[in-house]
Amino acid sequence: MSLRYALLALLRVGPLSGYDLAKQFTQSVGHVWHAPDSQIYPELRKMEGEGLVEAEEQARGERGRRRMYHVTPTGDQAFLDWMASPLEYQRTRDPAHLRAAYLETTTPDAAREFFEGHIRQWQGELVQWEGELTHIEMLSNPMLTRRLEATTDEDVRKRTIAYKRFAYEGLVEHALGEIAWAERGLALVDQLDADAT
Amino acid sequence: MSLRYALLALLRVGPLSGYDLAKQFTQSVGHVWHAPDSQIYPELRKMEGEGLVEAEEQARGERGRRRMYHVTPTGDQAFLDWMASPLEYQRTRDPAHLRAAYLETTTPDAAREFFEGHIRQWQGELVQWEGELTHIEMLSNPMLTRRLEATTDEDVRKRTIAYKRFAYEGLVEHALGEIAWAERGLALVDQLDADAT
DNA sequence: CGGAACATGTAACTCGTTACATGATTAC
DNA sequence: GTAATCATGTAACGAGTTACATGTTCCG
Repeated sequence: MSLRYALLALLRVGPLSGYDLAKQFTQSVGHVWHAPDSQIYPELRKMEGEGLVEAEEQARGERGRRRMYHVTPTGDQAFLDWMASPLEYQRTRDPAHLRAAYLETTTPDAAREFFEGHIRQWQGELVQWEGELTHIEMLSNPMLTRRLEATTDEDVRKRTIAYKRFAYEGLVEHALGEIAWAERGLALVDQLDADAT
Repeated sequence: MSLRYALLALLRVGPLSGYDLAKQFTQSVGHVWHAPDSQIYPELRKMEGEGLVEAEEQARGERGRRRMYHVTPTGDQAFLDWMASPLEYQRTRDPAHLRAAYLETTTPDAAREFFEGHIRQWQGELVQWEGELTHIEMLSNPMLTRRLEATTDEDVRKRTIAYKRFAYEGLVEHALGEIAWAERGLALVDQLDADAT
């Protein structure tokens, strides 16, 4: 249900084609809310049907076409309403901690591989999120600069940057926490393994 | 896809009816991998169809019946294979951090309510997980005690407890991290609000 | 005899995943 | 001309959510 609001957040800055939107998406909000192109196109059509966005079909060369989407006042209001509404949290569904709770059923080596995989996984996320943080600090993210160009109000610009930085800081801390936990996990496997022999 | 392994983990300890399984589930693995009863019953039927579990239909009074499920050797092996296989991570889809990145689009009060809701949410999780940790320490969790009764090997018992404790410690730390982040968020809102006036 | 707990589901729907399908235009 | 990139999707499936549906047995 959040996908459409992620899309609205990007489109509110200015009109984009489905293609451009999908590209921008993976480079910004996609780090927080993943969605493949094959989900974005149908969702845009659905939002169009509900009057949240409108598409202007443009010719591209002889036979090519593209649909430029822009947010309607209804869509704008829907986004603002969502922002002001209580957030719906998903129920916890955490495969890594589920598995961790049953590691006694496998070999020490498999347990080590699990924790090493966990570290790799979160290192990967960390790189993405730290990269985004750098882009935010340096104002080198394309969506962010478009967003900042759209306003002259210095306060709004400041808050825009502050909240984006803050959001990614939270994600970075989470990744660091997972990595630290998994490293302690490796130590635990070693210790239990040593005790057993 | 993890649901069936969560179910197998519980059933491996000993036979249970769908009803008992669902109850045990919410009190143990359900804290890590949520699933409603209406998902558990069909999944058991599906697993039965795939030969991972078998059901023994028992009479209960005159007309009542219940299906006692137990794990087959195939199911046992499937669980062990899963434990030794690389874990499939889900793509990040984090509504809270998505919203946090766009808080400049709403009022300071709505931003505060968001962070307060975030704190409430994770306080709730924290209570669950700290409760589980206490049950683990005190050996007062019914599934855990059944699990421990099933083995006499002191090493296995020790590791069983150690990994469960470790898994829940990780969850508790995550919850504490989210709460700390949201508290800093409240301070940020105040600061930006003060700067703006 | 009435309510709590036991017991097992179905149906409709939304969201997300994976794989596939197709063609146009631009830059070299 | 050919490869990269632009551009837009569909189809089938699996997982999860919400609401509903139904009946039994045990305990006081």
